[in-house]
Amino acid sequence: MKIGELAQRTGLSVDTLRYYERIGLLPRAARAASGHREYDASVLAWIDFLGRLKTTGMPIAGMLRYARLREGGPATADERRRLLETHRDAVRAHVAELHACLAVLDAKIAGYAGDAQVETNDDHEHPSPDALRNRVARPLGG
Amino acid sequence: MKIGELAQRTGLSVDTLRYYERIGLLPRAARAASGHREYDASVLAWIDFLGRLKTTGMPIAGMLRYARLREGGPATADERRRLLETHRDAVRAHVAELHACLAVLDAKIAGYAGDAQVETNDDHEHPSPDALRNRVARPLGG
DNA sequence: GCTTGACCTGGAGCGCGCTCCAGGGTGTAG
DNA sequence: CTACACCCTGGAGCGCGCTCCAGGTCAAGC
Repeated sequence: MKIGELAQRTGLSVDTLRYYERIGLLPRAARAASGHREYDASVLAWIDFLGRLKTTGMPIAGMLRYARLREGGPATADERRRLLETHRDAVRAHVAELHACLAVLDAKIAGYAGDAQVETNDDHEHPSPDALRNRVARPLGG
Repeated sequence: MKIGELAQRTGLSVDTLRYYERIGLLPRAARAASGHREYDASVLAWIDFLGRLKTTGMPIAGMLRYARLREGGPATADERRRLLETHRDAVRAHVAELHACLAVLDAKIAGYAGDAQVETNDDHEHPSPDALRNRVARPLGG
């Protein structure tokens, strides 16, 4: 399949696919005589997996590490597993955080629900500084 | 409290706090005679809430909309509620996606677990194009 | 043969969310 | 009176992850 079709199938743009290849996230594609990239269906599974990593917040540098290991063959299996385990743990932690945030959102929304306007929804609670410091601003480690 | 202390308490940098004020995420802080910002403890709750929105993937533009509504007083309560509900739904959807991704990660890791190297871990499954297109690459709507 | 659209390369540009810097004032401990 | 940590402003710079562009080649239909 050509790059346009691959773009359609994956939802990524043609530019993004070429970019991914340039930086090494995708293996160098085979070329037709014309010079056009010709993709094998197997790349779909790989792009699917990359999408999972991306959705779960792994930065490109992390995916790149995984991609390089993968190209290193079976010898790198252990390191790949460790990488994925670390990432999985980070994702789990993030999901837990999201649940906490959802609870806050639900509470806030509930506060707006009553016919009477509740003062507490104008944000005058005082969270513990520690709790705050432990939560604000910090992405997942790839 | 001064900006340095606020930074410590919130985990945000002094620069970020000033930046947030500049763009309107934080209300203009009161100033001491010296010109130094002087914060009231109530700002902690607001920053805490902003942190929740950020953690849940709301872009700054979205927080800004909420912040402006908040400054618009009780009249904007309805719109604020709707904004939060929309966001909450997006977050829930994202959490669901993360669960699906976690399942994939777990499966992959399990594949590495056996003493024998399993071929399927070299990514040669073929996901349905539709499933792929519906998942790859797309942040939360603020 | 001509048109149209998909493809190629290399490199510049962009939006986001900060982060850093220069150049300067403040405040307090020794 | 000095040293040093902290604060101020305006504006430039940065890392990420694309996205777009110029200038050109290739392929399929009329």
